[in-house]
Amino acid sequence: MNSSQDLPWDNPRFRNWVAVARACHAVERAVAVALSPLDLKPAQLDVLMNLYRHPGMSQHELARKLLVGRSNITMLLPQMEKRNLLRRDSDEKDKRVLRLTLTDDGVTLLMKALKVHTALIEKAMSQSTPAECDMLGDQMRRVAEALKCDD
Amino acid sequence: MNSSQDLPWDNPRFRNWVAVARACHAVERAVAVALSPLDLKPAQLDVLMNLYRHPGMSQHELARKLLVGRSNITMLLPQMEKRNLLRRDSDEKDKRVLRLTLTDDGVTLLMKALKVHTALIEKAMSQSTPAECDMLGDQMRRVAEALKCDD
DNA sequence: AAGGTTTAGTTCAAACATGAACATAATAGT
DNA sequence: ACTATTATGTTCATGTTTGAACTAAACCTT
Repeated sequence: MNSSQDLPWDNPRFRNWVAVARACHAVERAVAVALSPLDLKPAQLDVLMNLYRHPGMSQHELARKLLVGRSNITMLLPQMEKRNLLRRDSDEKDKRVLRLTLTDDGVTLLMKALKVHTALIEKAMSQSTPAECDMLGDQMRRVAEALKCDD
Repeated sequence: MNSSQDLPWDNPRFRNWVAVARACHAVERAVAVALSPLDLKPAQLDVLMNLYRHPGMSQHELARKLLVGRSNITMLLPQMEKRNLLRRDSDEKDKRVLRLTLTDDGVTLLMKALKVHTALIEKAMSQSTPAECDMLGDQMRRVAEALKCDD
């Protein structure tokens, strides 16, 4: 079944996926470096971005959006709250949930971070035409679907 | 410069890159789950794959290939050596370096893991035509280049 | 040959992510 | 109304990753 002529390295899909994984890793690295002058970790930027777009989220909703465990959020938010980047207000109707919103400082920092981050993505993707870029996005969304649904 | 109409979410390159990152994350997750019955972590599979293709590598070369720190390798290999997956023989000509080679057990486990891993990649990429898939790989290699060279 | 410099690998402490067990609040079933 | 179940968030123990300091070997440079 997996004879010596049938190794994954000769498989186009495999080879091309390796390129995806490598590029992704490289970008993540570069983002982390570019963000460090702002004293912001990639995970924290993800939090800011999601809260900007969805103010009033609960921690649980945020965790699911970010594809991380709830405990991760619990560890992450208090530092950001202390830096006055966001507020955690307990919900009146359901005293279990904490409603998350960005402060003005949080929005300001987010905007600075987005400039850096976007510039990096622009540089990384500058070699592709808009059409190629859209095809790329479509393919990747299909990949995510293919793994999410059936399992 | 970053007016409210100019947010990254309206930027095609940005939106499409988010899809890449998400898909990558999803695949990594799925690989980790699929590999767990073999008691193998993704990082360990990367080691096996690289040593299979480049027998006799040093730890430093391996670390650079995997884009991780040298200390990471130091922490990783002794367990794998104890499981008899690989050997670390000190080089005769340069007593600083350890030459790494897979054992037969290592090759056997690698083959099993590759079957699992390849099946997953096949599933993830099954929605793309070979031509799309090759374009994808080309774009991603260009991305990696764009970030590697200038900085 | 003696000195400093570079390189390979290790050690260690700190940061980070993860999952299980827990506490508390809400909800459903009877 | 009362119990059982579910859901949110926290705590804690574990494993991973990382970078800086360190040792030892090899390489220059004169």
